[in-house]
Amino acid sequence: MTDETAPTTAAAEPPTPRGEQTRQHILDTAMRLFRERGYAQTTMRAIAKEAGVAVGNAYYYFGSKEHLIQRFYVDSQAEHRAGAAALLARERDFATRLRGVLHAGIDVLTPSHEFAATFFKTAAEPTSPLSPFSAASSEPREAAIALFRDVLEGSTAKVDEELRPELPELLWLAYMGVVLYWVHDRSPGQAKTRQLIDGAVPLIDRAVGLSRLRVLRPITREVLHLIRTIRH
Amino acid sequence: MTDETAPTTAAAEPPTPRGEQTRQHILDTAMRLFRERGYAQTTMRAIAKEAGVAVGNAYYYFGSKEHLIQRFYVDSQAEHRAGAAALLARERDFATRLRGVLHAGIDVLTPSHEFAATFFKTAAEPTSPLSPFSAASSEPREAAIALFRDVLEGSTAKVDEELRPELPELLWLAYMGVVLYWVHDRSPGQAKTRQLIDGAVPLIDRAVGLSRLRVLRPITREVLHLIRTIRH
DNA sequence: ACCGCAACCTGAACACGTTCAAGAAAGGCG
DNA sequence: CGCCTTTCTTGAACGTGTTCAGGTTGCGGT
Repeated sequence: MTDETAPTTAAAEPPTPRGEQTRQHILDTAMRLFRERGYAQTTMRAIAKEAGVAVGNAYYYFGSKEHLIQRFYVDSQAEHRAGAAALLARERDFATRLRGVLHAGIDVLTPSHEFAATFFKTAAEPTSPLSPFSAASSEPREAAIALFRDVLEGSTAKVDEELRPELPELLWLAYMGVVLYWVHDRSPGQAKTRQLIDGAVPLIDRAVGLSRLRVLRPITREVLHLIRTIRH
Repeated sequence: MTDETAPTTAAAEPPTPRGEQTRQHILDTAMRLFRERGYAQTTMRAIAKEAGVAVGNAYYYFGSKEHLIQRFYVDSQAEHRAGAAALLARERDFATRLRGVLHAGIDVLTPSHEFAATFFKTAAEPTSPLSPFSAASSEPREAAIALFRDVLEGSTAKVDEELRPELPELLWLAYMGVVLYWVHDRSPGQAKTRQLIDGAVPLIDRAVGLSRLRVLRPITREVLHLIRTIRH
């Protein structure tokens, strides 16, 4: 992790790809241009020229222009976690933690609103490797879900024991909904998205609390059964 | 509606555009090719050639390739309504009506699953006129919401009076969620989507019924307030 | 030192969506 | 009928993402 000169001990290690430096350089250049000019306005020729390589070389490392933004997921996810860390270390109340994490996510995304909006359309395509539901992006997705697991497990919330293991994924799904709204949100500073978060969190909090009530148990079970059924 | 030769009486009528026939011919050709070969595989040159016009002529009538699929919305919406008509005339139970309408919607979409999946990505882009939330497609959206208003008003369901006027839009939103799931659904015959409908409808039905309970009134109010806030 | 092979790199060429300057057809008006 | 304006039509040309036949480079084996 600290240096790559030593082959260490493992045998199945990727055999030190020669062009890793080139790969990273192209990626960095692309991300910079995307942020500077926007995704659609950045041509592959411009990326190649700016990075000092041939166009074809970019395609040697990345199957398509879309693949150049997968890094966006990873970076955003890491920033999200970092941005929420202080709050998660401090607060114990479930609603407060959830609210903070949702706001932190939008905080991270905000500088890239235009950029993000443009490429979210490609993410929505089922066949795209960029879809948050696709197998190709399962790693950042799992990381994102883990963040919401942290929200729950570090809190004092009392949750139905059957619901508890499923809840992080549900919270992540809710977050995806917030992001979807945010992408379409044209209000100044995406203020409406902030209102959505502030309004939805207490409702989620209450619903989670109610899940333990004996009278609502059948409904909880029904919801859980539905979730398990439709999950691929 | 039956003939277009007579100028009838109205004055503000669109002054009989000359190329309406050409426009329709291009549209029909495009839709046919989309269904035959898929959206991405159908080139504008192929559409123009097949329709017997120059490629530039297609752009005279339609601003872009995407605009050629707006018809898909309208047609699907009409088919959906027609497909649900018999059930809506027969049944009075809210859950039965809702379930039938949701299934009818998927029935209509099913033959175009691959095609629909391909173009839903463009619909997801906020700036696209094809977005179901955009102003450009407000007409088919309103028609779709009206269908769910019919579901509610023709039923014997007892609903909180404050919730009632908002419910059709919420049901449409739920339908959009079902469609989103359906687009990503790779199970044989999209069977999972059918399970989602069958599982979600009873839950919606119960939630709607509970909205009238005095103890839940504050929550109902809160939900309604949130909806009104975040609606553009 | 040399060979062979895989990894890496090149840029012209291709197919596509889209634009545009130019023209043809149709309608109104004297 | 002749003229003008609006509507419609054309196809070459542009910029884009992507491909590919062919080069170059580095490295292990002899």
